[in-house]
Amino acid sequence: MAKYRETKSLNLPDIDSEILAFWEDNKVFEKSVSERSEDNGFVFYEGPPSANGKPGIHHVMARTVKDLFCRFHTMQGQRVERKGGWDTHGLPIELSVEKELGITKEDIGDKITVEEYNQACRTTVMRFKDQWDDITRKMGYWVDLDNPYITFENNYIETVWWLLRKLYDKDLLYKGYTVQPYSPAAGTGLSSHELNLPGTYKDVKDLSVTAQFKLVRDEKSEFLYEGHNNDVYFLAWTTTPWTLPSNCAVALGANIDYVLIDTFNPYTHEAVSVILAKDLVPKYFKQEAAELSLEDYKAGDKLIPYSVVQMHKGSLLEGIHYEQLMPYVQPEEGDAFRAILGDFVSTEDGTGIVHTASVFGSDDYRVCQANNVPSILVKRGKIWEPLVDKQGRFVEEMGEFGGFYVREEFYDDEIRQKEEFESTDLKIAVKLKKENKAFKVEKYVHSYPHCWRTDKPVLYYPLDSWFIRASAMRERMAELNKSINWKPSHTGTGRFQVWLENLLDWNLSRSRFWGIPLPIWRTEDGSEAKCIGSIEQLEQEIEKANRELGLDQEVPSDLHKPYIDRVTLVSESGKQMIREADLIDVWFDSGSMPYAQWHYPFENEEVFRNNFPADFIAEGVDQTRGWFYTLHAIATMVFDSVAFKNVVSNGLVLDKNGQKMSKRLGNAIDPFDTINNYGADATRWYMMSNANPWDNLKFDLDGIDEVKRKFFGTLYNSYSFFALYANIDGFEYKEEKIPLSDRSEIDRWIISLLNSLTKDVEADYKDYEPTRAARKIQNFVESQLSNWYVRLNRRRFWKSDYSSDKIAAYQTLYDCLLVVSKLMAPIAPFFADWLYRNLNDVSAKENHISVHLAHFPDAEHEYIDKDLEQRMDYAQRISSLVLSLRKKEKIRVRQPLTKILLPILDDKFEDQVKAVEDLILHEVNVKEIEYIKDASGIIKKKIKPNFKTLGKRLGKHMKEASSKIAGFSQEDIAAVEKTGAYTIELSGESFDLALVDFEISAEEIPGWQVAQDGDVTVALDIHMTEELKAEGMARELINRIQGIRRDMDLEVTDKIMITADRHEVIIKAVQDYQDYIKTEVLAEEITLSEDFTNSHTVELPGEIQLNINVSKA
RNA sequence: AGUCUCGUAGCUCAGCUGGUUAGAGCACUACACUGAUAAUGUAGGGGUCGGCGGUUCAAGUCCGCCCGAGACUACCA
Repeated sequence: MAKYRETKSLNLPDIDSEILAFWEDNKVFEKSVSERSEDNGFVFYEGPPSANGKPGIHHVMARTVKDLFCRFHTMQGQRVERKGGWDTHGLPIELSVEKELGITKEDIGDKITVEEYNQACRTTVMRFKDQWDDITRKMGYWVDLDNPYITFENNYIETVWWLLRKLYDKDLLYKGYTVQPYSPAAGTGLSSHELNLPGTYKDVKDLSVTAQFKLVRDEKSEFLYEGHNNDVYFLAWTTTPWTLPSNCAVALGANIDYVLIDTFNPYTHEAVSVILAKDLVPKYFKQEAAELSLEDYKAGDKLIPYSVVQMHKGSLLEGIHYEQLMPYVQPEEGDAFRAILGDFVSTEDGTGIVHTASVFGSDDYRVCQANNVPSILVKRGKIWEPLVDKQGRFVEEMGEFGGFYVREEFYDDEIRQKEEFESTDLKIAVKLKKENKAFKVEKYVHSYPHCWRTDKPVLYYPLDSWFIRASAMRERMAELNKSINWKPSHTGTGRFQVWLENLLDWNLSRSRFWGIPLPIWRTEDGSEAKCIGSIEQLEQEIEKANRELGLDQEVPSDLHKPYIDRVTLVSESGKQMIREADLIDVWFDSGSMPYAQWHYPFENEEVFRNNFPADFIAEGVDQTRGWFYTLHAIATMVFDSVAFKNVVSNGLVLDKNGQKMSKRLGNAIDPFDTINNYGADATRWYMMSNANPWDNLKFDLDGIDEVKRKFFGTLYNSYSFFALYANIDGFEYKEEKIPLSDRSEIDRWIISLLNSLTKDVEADYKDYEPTRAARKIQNFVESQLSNWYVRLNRRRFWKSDYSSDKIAAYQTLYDCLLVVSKLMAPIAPFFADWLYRNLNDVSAKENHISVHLAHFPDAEHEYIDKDLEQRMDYAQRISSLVLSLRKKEKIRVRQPLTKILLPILDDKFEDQVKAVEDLILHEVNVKEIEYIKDASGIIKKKIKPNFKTLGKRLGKHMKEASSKIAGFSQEDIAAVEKTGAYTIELSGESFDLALVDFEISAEEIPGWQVAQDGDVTVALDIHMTEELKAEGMARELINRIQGIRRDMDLEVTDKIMITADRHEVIIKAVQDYQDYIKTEVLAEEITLSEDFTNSHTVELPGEIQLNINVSKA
């Protein structure tokens, strides 16, 4: 006979390894995919991790989310392929290689060849792959790592090239200037990542200049000359005076109020009229100076008088021209030196007018582009360059400033320390002062980014980059996003949507070594270009170039640098073309995975069609502008489609105090230790049940322990209990299913709850709400199944005969456990499978070797009986109330009592309680329930207004009504109940109220102590009789004898013989309840005697010592 | 700096479209149970629902401001 497995105790890590081996031996994962039909797919995309870093506990979190929905949909009968992937490019890899080799970027090409460097990257990329494989396996994350996509492989790169070519053909790829952080000292652009390294932002003391930009007097500006005879100037503030020669516009806020002020220049003392934001006037002028007369001013006066002449909105000043401040270099063509409007302008500091140098600020650049303001550039051969060269020096066109470093930090320390040293900023300030162009010059401390490698300040500098014209697809992206289901929704509707609506072009270029090369070749003058979209095309182009240029090249076997750089192509007009030196942003790599993972369109056309777009993806919120965006952008631009339909963005995993985990703080949790100690399931369950995945999780190992004890412990106990008795009785579920109608109330109740649970949990999983699902399952197991169903039904399982009632109990509990195993399987795959297999191996009712191959249960709606659920709720609450009354009266539960008094206010309540009466009586050890009908007149009632119905109708009269109703007498209440109507007078108005407008409950039964819980009120009859006392004593005896049995280590089925003292307190109990006691403790005989050798002494209530002897029969 | 999220018992979290003694689990205390026992039950203490103001007959729930935490974005004249 098959036996349900019984184990000594719950050991989750052991279950992990057992189930893991089982899955591997039986290829359960593979089967879970292959057994599902290809026409019914659920598409999941794996966001590739980089195996260059070690897996952390947050990866367990992210992957639990991914895994559970894939498992759920598998159980729903869908085919869920999970192709794994590895992200292999990018700066972190370069940095780790450099660290390892002890080199810097400058050494590349010098101490080490690009070839060697890239080889080192390639080998280091998978450094922690073993650890990743290990955590993947141990945490139970099912993903296909046998055929992963790898972003550095040629096939992958080819698809990326194909995508780029598509963009190129749609005119979405262009080369242009962008202003980026640039380190002249290191000679390289910096990524935002590099700029966010710790310590890069430092406080520096810079010279700030408020410059006077002299207006051009024409019809546009004429109104500003009314009421005074001065020249008019815009005042604009800068902390980087060296950018002033490159000024090409000033920016104003459309809704900011600007004033025109008559005053004097503090350095030249000339009379001037200046424009600045009204809010910032106090920063430049002293209040008391406003009183002074302008006429009385003498050069050198401390207080400079001023007078506000006009006030205008910024929008009115738009388009007004001014004279170039430092006319060294003029723009080639276009409309420069005018006031434009910018949304970034504030009145926080400065003048509310922003000096704009298009080439040295990204906001500046953007606003100038938008307003068609030309930049100040010089021509070098055929190339335009800014007034500062790549070393950080002014160009020679800058006259007396030519050759000067724009930031003093770029000079050698020796030079800087000399006394006569003057910074370039200072020299500029002095010049402006002399020319009546500076209104204020002062030192200013602010935080400024520095290059993390050289420690020198960064410049914002225009660099030639390739861009994706994402802004052109802005609206379409925003529109498509609306069809995506985001979890949580605010990430999608808020953060992501807003970001899309303000989308800028995507800077694709990276001047690095290890990444996908941009497949664009251009002629030297940039007039002709070719974008390569496939290896085949490259081959043809190479052949053509070989032919026309007389070369002997081949397609490189590796598409990376430096090999690809050696390829020269030929243009249509026969000119030589070389590859644009840049690599592409690694984010483009990962955003290409829906296509590149299948090497589409070069292979797997059909597979791709079936796997695009994804039904579901999940990553951390930090990917919103990362992977989520690049997937969305590429899909929109190339396929006019979303890339994913549902997305879960999970939050951070913090330590238990809410601190970020870091190696430095030593508070990082090791995922391997955690899983080894607590098991994967407890860890996964804890993560899913404790907080929504999108909320940050304060990770506390004690929490996992609690989950283990409370949830898994309880479930394990329930199973063990089942297994213990089912094995004794040989229950193998071979009998016909006992129809529900033949089962007891409590069986039907738990089955009803089970089906309600199934329905809810399925909906939660479908809705990507794992936390709700987990909490519901947990509540069912802990509060309903274990604490109520199993506890109340224990007797049915150990009663000796194998009756149909007993079989019903087994079937019921079995079904509950089996369904729970399925419901929990997505989150806790190991324990669920262990439980499922333990059950199914014996019953063989289902034809699956694993729960993960089984079908997610369908809720049987006809088994759901809400009335039944409600009456069991009554039973639980009434029992609880009775127990609390016993407690108050200090009467132990073993002491039987005669009756419970239960006020009945409506017939349905009575019927409901009657149906569960036996359960209650048994649970609280009372003989009967006396239903006290309303008519008896002994129930005292309480009445309250129904705020919900009345509030809307009565409005402000509600308070008055409330106090009036509270003052109702018992007669008033009775009248309301009888007639079902009441007319109430409130401040002279009268309202007709109906029965639904009141809430009536039983408050007390005079003469009895009552307990109340919401609408249920209970009283307990505690009168004692000799009969009851004897019965109570019988139970005490049974209890003590059971204890002795346990002490003697008897088997549950062993029979015994009992001898006890002929003590007066037990005589009646033993006489009257002899049979009862015998049955309960499996005694063949009970003898009372004065003379025997006792084996035990027990204590009975009343501090009575009783000698007793128990022996095996 | 901006945007978003969050702030409920010592801790982790519920609290539906506003409706009148604010809930659960853990922890703590006491008691009970003891054929699920390294389990279980019952009871109890503990909260100005971050602060202030507003809307409303009624606000933990809606609105505004402030404080605090976090994330993202930006780095600014």
